[in-house]
Amino acid sequence: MTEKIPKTYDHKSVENKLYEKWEKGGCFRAKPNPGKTPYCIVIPPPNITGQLHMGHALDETLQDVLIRYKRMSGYETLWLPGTDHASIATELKIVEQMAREGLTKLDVGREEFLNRAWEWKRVYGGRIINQLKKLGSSCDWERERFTMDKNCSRAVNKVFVSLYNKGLIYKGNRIINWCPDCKTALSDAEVEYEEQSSYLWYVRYESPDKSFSVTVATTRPETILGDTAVAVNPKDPRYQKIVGKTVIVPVIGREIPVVADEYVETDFGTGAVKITPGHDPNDFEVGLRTGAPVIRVFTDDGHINENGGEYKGLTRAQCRERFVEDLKKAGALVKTEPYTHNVGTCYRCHNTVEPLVSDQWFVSMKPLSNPAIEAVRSGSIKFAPERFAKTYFNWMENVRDWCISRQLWWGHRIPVWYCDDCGEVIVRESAPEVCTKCGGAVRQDEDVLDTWFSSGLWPFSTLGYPDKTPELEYFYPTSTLVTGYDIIFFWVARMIVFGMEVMGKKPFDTVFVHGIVRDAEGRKMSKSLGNGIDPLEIIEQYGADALRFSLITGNSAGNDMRVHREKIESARNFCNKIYNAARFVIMNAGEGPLPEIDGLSLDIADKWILSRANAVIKDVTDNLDAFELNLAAEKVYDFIWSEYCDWYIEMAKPRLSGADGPAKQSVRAVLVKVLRDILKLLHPFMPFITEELYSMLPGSSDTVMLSDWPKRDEAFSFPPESESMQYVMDIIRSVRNIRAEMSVPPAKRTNIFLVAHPQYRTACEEASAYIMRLAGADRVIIAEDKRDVPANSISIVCKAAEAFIPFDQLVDIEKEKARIKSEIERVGREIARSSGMLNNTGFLAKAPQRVIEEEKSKLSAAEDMLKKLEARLKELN
RNA sequence: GGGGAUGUGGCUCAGCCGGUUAGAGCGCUUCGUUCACAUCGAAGAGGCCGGGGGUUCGAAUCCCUCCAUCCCCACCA
Repeated sequence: MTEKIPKTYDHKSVENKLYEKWEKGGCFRAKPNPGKTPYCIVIPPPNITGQLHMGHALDETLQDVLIRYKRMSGYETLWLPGTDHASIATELKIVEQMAREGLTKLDVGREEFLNRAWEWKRVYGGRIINQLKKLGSSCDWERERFTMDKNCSRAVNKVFVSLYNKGLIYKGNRIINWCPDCKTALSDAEVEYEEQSSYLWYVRYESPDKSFSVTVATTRPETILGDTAVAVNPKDPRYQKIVGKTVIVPVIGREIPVVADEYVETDFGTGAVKITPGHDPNDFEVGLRTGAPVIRVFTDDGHINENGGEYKGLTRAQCRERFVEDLKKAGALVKTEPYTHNVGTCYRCHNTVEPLVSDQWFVSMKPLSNPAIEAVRSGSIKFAPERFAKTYFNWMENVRDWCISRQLWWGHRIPVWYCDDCGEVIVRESAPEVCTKCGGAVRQDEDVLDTWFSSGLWPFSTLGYPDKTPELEYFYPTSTLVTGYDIIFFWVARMIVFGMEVMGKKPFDTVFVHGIVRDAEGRKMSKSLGNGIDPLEIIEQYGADALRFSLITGNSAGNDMRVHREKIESARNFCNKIYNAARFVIMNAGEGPLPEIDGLSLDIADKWILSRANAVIKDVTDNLDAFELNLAAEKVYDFIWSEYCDWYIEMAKPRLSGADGPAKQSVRAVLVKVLRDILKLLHPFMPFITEELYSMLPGSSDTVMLSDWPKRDEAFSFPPESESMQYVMDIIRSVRNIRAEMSVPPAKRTNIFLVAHPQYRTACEEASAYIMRLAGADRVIIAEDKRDVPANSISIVCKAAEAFIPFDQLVDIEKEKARIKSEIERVGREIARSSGMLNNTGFLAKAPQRVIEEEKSKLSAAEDMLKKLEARLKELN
């Protein structure tokens, strides 16, 4: 039977088999179980492209590690997946699709448009969920819900109305960021600035009687069309005498006042600024203070409107070009300088946004931010790593009002109705039949809400709010939010704000923040660069476990990470290593049940590996609790490869190939027990391979997913034996080292004489078979005394024993002398270092006792070694 | 202008609220395949832990400073 197990791990067949098994077994389902502690994780949504990308794979992997770990640790787990934060992108996508069919939004109408969008989301949402399953996500996707489902809509309306009634939501003409391509307002957070090189144009404004002029600098000459003032600093001596007078806007001919405002800096440009309240946030503020009126000159799609006179209908760029020409002709252009400055762009379509005055809905953030700040400040909500709390404070303390209305169709419609007859504005949770004041017809606000408004309610809207559901009661506040640092402002901050305001409680305990996935050169992965690595291709080629493992290891939380094939390959190799280790154990486990370990006579190697397993269990658990996923994964990796495989399996072989009996039974039992613990520890990181191997182990339950997380067990902790064994391993390493240095052929077996330190004598005796096997000896003789060792021997001084290999079995005396001399030097340096510390009165007085003891024992060991080495050298001479 | 991060062997990164001889993977050198695994094993080379200063018995780790690189926020027309 067992011989049929192939030598190389085949991830594909295992992955295909397992996801089905888990789903059928109900392993993902959240089962109401009041005895357990709830653990609820809030996760970012499937992305809108319908294609799993690396960043998303990272998100999902981290979440899944936590969920699997918590589930095994006895928590009742729940995911809250599946909103769509990308309403602008979704809308753009649908518009694009329709354009290919020769249709526009207006052709199909709102209802048809939304139907198409839903269909699109259903298809792409389903596609990405299937991709996540391939990655090993254990999310219960049946709970999947989207922003616009019925329940979440109720929550959104309720929150909107409640904030409105408190005066925290208002409508007004404010300057907002407008994307002429998406044709919608954007919040400040949705604007990305990028540096562009352009020019600074210096333009002269003459007074009506030409008695004086003032020159201003501008980066946007086309906005001169909307100028309604020129501002100077009130303290600027150059301009004091013209404040209150008027100047003529060149080319246009409009007469505008010269006003004084503190906003103007005297040492930049000419110290005079043109004021365009309709198209600049700062100018808008100046306008409010000085009474300069708003003139809007752009249409919603970025063309010049009727206020632009003869320029009407031009695009912004065309207008700029023509207007500059006209300024030149009019002799108003003083000079032009090259200039680089930051230009705001739409975070979705990356076109230049236009600041303009528009009638929009806003959330007043200041009053809401205080509880949100306090929740983090007090430690009630924790960021991991902590430093992201600073980023959060920095933003939250300087937060400005949030523009929440979007001129899109895909999204949650604002719950406000207007009566055209009497002008009444009705804000309520459900649609009124007629105007509540005059009984006239009502129409709903055309706009939808910023998707982050509804996403911000996610932790409670998905749990049933506004109803007081048992789920809400049980799971809120949720436990952990996992997300990238790039959406702290968009989403995390808003969830905290709404959680505190609406529920009066934080939305989650911990925000676990990760970095961005980059390519091998450290560049952001992007479609335009073509440097993206496709997770699905990686899964296909190397396996989901390898991908997951390489996303978790090799970097620490919150830092950006690079993925490259070599790294994934090494994770794949690790899979193969575990697979083969398990294959070996299974092939050697024999038939029938294995005995309980308690009743067995364990030898020193068994005790060592059991003790080490105990230590690793504790470390890994601690690391996971502290969100140190990389450390946890790396510790399991090291333990499996460098201890379990490289040493313990090797040490197990003699007993396994020996006769049946207690020794064979106990080594089998220990091999299986430790492997079982290993597979459990590794399961959150590598779900597929661990599940497959776990189910093949004798005595395993059906699924590792629902098995109990290993616990440190004092009954299997043997500190003295474990320590001794490690010193024995040092002897083996040293002997191998000497053999390599002396170029002893591997096939050449030697005798090894050991003169053991009394403390480790028993250990050496017990482990002599291992030394023999692993150090290339045909005999290991434990000698009472040096005198029992053949005179012509090479000597290797270790802590537990001095090992001797007879010369005739080796080579060169001179080489040996040189080696001993260099050893003496090395040990001498160690003694100098150690005794230096111990002669330091400060050290003795202030260092902890434990450290001093350790140092003393190190020193005596080193001195002991030195004596032996010197004696040895003398013998050789 | 404000905030944050990073700098450790050839490469990618761990370690960092002080305490063995600074670790890993990849790469490199030498040797080794009937006996779990060549997607492997054994041995090895390779590091003034960015520079300088300070605190301390003791600093890759804490503080200051400088240099270099990167990110976020704000934004002067």
